[in-house]
Amino acid sequence: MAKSKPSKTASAEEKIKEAARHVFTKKGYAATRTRDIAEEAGINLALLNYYFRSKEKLFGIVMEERMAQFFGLITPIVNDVNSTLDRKIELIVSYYVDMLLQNPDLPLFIMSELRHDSDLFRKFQVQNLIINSHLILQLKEKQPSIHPLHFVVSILGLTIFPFIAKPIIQSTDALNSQMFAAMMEERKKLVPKWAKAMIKVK
Amino acid sequence: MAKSKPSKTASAEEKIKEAARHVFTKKGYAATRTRDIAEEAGINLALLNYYFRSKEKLFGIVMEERMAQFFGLITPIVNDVNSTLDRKIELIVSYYVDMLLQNPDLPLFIMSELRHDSDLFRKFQVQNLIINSHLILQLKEKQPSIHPLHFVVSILGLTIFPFIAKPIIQSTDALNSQMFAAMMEERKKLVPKWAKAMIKVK
DNA sequence: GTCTATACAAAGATAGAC
DNA sequence: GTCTATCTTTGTATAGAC
Repeated sequence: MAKSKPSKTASAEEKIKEAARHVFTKKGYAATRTRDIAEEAGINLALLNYYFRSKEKLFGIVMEERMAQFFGLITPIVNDVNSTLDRKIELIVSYYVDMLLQNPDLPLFIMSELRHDSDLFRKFQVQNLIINSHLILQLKEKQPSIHPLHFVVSILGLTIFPFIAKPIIQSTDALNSQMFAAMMEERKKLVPKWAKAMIKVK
Repeated sequence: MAKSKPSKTASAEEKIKEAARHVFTKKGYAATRTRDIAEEAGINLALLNYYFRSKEKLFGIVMEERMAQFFGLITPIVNDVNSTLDRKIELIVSYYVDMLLQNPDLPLFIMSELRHDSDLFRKFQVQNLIINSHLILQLKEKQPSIHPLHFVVSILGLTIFPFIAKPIIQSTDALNSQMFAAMMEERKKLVPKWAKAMIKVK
C-alpha cells in the first residue's frame, strides 16, 4: 500500500522502498529529496545509498512497480476474447476506480514522469497492448465509422481524469474526500451506461 | 505563444519570461534550472535575477498567466445566461481543443504544479466559477437525478484527458502528431454529441 | 547493517566591472 | 542593462567508525 507508513517490522530495505514509493509518487522525481525518503523511512540517509546506490536507481525500481500497477490492470481485461464489449468496459471502470481510490496520486505521477522519460513505456509496450487488443476489434465492429481509439481514450478519460483533476475539484468546499469517493462509486455504474450510449451515436 | 523561440526584437525581460513560460511548462518547477531558462532566452543567468529576483518569483508570474489562460477560457462560456446547454458544450470543447493544440503541455503542467501549491486556485476561485455557474443550473434542470458535477468533469475529461495522455497515445507508432491533431478536431463534433446522449441516460 | 561526518556536485543568487 | 566571476545553499554520494 502506497499510503501506509512503513511498518516497524519491515526490513530497512523494504521500509526505504515503501517510503520512496510514497514520496516519489506524491512529489515526482525532481521535487523529491533523498533526505525526505530517508526521514519518512525512519532510517539514515547513508543507508539509502547503501541499498540502492543512487536516487535514480531507486526511482527506477519504484517507477517500474507503479507502471505495472497502472497498466497491468487493463491488459488481461482488454485481451479477454471471451468477454463482451459491455463487460470489458464494466470491468475496466470498476477495477480502475477501486485501485485509484487507494492510489489517487498514481495517474498524475505516471503521466508527469512519462513526459520526461519516454522510454519507460516502450518497455511496457502499452501501445500494442491496447492497439491490437480484442477490445479494439469489438469497438470497430460495433461502430465502424469512428476510430476505436476515440472510445478507448474516452472511457479511460471518464474514469481516470477525475483523479487527475481531484486537487481542483476538491478545492471546492462543496466536495470533501468522502463525497469524491462516493462520486467515483457512482461512476462505476454511470461510465458503462454512458459508453454504451456514446458508441451508438453516429 | 508558448512554443515559439524568443524573438530577436523582444526586450530581455520579455525574452526571459517567454523562455520561462516554455521551460517551466514543459518540465515543471522542480525540474527546471534557471540556467536552462537563461540559455533558452539567449541571455546571461545574472540577468534573470536582475529582472525577477528569484526562480520562485519568476515562476509565480508564469503560473498566474497560465492559470488565466487555462481557466479564463471557460468562465464566460459557462456563465452566459443567454446560450443553451448544447451551445455551451460546443463552445467549451471547441475552444479548449484549439487552445490546447497550441499548448499541449498546459493541462499536465497546471495539474502537476497545483498538486503542490494548492493556494493558487483559491486565488482564481475556480470552485465558485464552476459550481455556481449557469451551466450547472442547466444541467440540473435537464437531468435532475444525476449530480451536475458528473457532467462537468466528464465533458472536461473527454476534452482535456487526451492531451494529458498524449505521451502515451503517441508512443504508439500508429499515431503521429498530425493524426493526433486530426482526432482532436473530430472530437469537436463528437464530444458534444456524446454529451447530449450521456445527459439523456437515466 | 547502521550510523556520523564529510566530500563533491549542482543549482540559485549576488558582487562588481563594464 | 548586461556580463564574468564567485559565493552560498542544497542535495547526492561516500568514507570510515561502530
